[in-house]
Amino acid sequence: MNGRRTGTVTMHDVAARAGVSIKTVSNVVNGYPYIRATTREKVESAIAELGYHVNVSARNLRRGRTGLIGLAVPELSLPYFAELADSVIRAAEARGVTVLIEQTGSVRERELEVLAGQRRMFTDGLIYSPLALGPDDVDRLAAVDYPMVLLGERIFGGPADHVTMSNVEAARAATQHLLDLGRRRIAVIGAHAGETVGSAALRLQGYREALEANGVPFDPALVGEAGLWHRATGAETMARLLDADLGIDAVFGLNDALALGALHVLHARRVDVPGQIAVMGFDDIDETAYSSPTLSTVHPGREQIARTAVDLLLARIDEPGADRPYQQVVADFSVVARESTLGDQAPAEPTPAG
Amino acid sequence: MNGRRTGTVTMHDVAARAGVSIKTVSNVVNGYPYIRATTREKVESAIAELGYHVNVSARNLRRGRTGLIGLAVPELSLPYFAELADSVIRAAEARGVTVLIEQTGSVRERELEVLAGQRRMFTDGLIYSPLALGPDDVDRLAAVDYPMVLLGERIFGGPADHVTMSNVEAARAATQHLLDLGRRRIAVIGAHAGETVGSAALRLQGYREALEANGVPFDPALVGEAGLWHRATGAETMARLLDADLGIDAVFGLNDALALGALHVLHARRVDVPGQIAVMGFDDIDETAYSSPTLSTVHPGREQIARTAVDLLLARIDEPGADRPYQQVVADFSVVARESTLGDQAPAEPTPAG
DNA sequence: CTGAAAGCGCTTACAG
DNA sequence: CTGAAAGCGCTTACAG
Repeated sequence: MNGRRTGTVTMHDVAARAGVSIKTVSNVVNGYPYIRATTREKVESAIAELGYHVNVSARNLRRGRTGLIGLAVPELSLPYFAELADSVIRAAEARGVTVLIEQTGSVRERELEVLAGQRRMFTDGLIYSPLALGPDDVDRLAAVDYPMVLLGERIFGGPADHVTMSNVEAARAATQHLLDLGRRRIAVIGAHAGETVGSAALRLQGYREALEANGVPFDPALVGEAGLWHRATGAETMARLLDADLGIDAVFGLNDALALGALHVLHARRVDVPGQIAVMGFDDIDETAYSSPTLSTVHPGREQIARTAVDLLLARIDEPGADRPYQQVVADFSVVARESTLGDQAPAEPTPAG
Repeated sequence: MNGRRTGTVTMHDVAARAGVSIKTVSNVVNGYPYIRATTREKVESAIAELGYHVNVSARNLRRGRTGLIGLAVPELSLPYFAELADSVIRAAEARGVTVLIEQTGSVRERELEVLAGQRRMFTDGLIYSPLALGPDDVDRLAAVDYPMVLLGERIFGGPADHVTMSNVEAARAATQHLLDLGRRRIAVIGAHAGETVGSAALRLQGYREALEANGVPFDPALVGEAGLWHRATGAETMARLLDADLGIDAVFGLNDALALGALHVLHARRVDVPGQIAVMGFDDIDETAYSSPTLSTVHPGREQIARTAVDLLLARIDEPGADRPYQQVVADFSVVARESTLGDQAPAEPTPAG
């Protein structure tokens, strides 16, 4: 490719210049170890003099590889996915592969298109974060015959490697953090009624487990539904809960956007955070360290998820035929306590770079 | 590529099955018009029966194209760039090309690497948004011999197509909006002392032009420096300005993150927005429609920028040799007035999807 | 440690 | 409207 632009310097030109065969040039370019030092130098000088670059299309054609992996996410406009993409790109870079991002908009039809789409012909495999698919779509996933790693927990036991957050445990720990501060009337924002798979159901389960372990009764009135996990819905739900006058002393937003929306409403109503109501989020997006007050949240191991997903995918790509069992990896998490739960006792944040 | 996975169905197989030559298969696959309907049908059935997919690497090798374009941005973690990437991906999709994102972290060295990097061998061209490069780097850009479109205004008159926001005029309009509301002590957050290129300098210029046009004296004390355009720096600068007791009745954040940081400080100090101080941002990132109060800002024509950049780049790619003059396109903008300047009179936001 | 040669799967003048 | 054939630039057994 791109030969027109660079003047079509090929391995043959380099070989001629260096006085060797193209095989030797190929060996040098690909770091094959057993080459006489003088030969290597000759080749490297020729490469430098001619400004040679390997032609990636030709290499790919020969190797049956592209060196590209796909990443399908709902939207880059959602901070969590923008940051996840950031992490995946970095992890892939460290392993010498490049990432192609596809946006599905959380639309089921588009999420399915990704599986059949032509774009997968560009890539050796796919890291796939569906939000609209459900257990019913397992068959479609089973029909996929190329390397794939699933992110998230919508389709468990599916025929693919799987990397997920520790949703139940992390939510339990987040709730425990609030309980440890003496809070007993802990509202939840972001529940999805009737859902059994997915982050909402799992995080709510963790919340309930923590209450139970501490002998705090579960009050359904404290559970705020919110379909979309955006700031706006977080704000609406928070307002609704406050209006209901439930004696709330803490709020657990099932993601950071919801918690940030709640925070804004609390600010607007002059409710002291955390004095009157402590607030907890989930995801640890960058913004949480900069909000006022800074938001306590769960760090879900985003970098680890990204790294693990890339590694699993590359392993599949490297052994296309292998009958390796499908792996399920759960990332480590940690509770990040900031001002929205600890108040002035919160540890000072590191100054942002610069 | 990927032949192992799909069972290596090639054009030859399709041709044999359909009883035609591979040239004919190629013609059908590529939509060449003059093919007898019956022939086309035979070929299409054969393709369907065999599950044939064109091998992209082979096609690219032959065509000297990859169908991929690069997009180099500072970081996807910064909402403006995440949303820009979103728009570029959509615009490229509409034109049948795929986007490869590179992150430079605003580090000059990495921004230069993008120009020489091996990754450009994957792509037919580059949409490039440098933040750390300056006029001194024009020579490096001139040496680039592949299709490129620059975003932003760090390097004017450089040897490349250029798409930019209407920084001066848009900042003037934003300031005028505040002046029209009767504000006279308008602080600025995000100035870069000594800078002559770049968004900070241009937006500050627009601010000054608006003041002058309205006979309002320019007061350097109202200009708040903020190197990084993040929430945190916006908050710090806002606090500093308030502490100086300057009689401020409005704040113009040179981007939304700065304005949002300022908003948080104003909230915390119980300053009524916009009653006491009106706040204006720049960029119209999604978050501004959801903050409380919602943030008035400048819509900089992000979709238009994305579309124009993709179009200019594809035009260059299509005519590698053409001596077409370098184009400079300035996007349309609009002032989006929301609660942070209009208060309760702000038009209701459309309900977020869902 | 290196060479000569086949072939990856396409597209495209060149004929007809 | 279609076919036979060259060749895009590489990698890799196969020899030596």
